[in-house]
Amino acid sequence: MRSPEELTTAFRAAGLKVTPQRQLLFTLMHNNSAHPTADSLYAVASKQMPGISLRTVYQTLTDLTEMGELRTIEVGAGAMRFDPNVSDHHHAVCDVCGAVQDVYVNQAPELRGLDGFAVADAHIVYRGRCASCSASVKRS
Amino acid sequence: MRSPEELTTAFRAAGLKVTPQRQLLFTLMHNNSAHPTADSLYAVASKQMPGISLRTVYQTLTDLTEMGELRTIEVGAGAMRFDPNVSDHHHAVCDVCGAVQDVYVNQAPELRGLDGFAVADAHIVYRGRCASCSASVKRS
DNA sequence: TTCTAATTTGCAACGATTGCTAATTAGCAA
DNA sequence: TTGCTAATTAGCAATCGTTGCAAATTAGAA
Ligand SMILES: [Mn+2]
Ligand SMILES: [Mn+2]
Ligand SMILES: [Zn+2]
Ligand SMILES: [Zn+2]
Repeated sequence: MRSPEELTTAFRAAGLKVTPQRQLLFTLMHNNSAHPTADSLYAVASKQMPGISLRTVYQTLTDLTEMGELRTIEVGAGAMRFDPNVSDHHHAVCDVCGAVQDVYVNQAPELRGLDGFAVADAHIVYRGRCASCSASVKRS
Repeated sequence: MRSPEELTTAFRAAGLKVTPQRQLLFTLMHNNSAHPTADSLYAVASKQMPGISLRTVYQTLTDLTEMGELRTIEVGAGAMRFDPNVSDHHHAVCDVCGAVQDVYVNQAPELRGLDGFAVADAHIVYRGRCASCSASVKRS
């Protein structure tokens, strides 16, 4: 996702308005590696802008996704997550704390059973324990 | 997933009753490679047993999953799918018709960015066009 | 056949998301 | 600077998939 400044220009160029709500969300998502849900982002945004609506958070995240600035990821159960990192990558979800981190694969694996299926996209979700949760287990 | 006969024995051994509803669902899921949702299974079950409730379908699928006879899979959006194939495998989802087919990977890919994350499980969802939908495109 | 714990059913409630609309406002033009 | 208006916001209802709950039913043991 581009910087808040670049997005401001891009929005205006597309005939969209740059509102205080949108500016706040631009800055909250820029370089955000937490893979937040709409609701968790709303919680953070509400602290800085009391009264912002969850509906607006959803709307802006959808707009940014349609513009290709964000990608959405589903990690099994729970709400949709939004990712400003639109490069080709995968995700690891901690079963203990729920944290989501980026994972890159070096070479695509060899497949069996494809049987004529034309693959356009692949997304891997790894599950396990993140580094800090693994450390907690050793300590206890 | 085991055969309806074996499941009958297993259920009784676990102190669970074998009802007509459960027997029907055992046979509908046995060797079922369609990866049905609860709702699509309910539609099929209703034809053979009018009056069966969606709630019972959910309940029985949950029971079978907890017993390890089924696994659940999430393929991005839409409802949960149930799979009697509990072997280690992945899925390809057709973006045109929604069909889900099994995919096996020969060797796990090399990962970057894991950074201490202890992987317990991986699930790959491929998206694209299934063989028959690819054929339709060529024809048109 | 009787008894009772397990099951089924229907419906309410839930969490995540989207549709709708009245009120507000960004940004352009005068 | 002011006025105009299309875009946006906020609030709330509605939707979808799923689960909680409780009354009625029933499998299967005694
Ligand atoms: Mn990511
Ligand atoms: Mn499968
Ligand atoms: Zn963790
Ligand atoms: Zn298809």
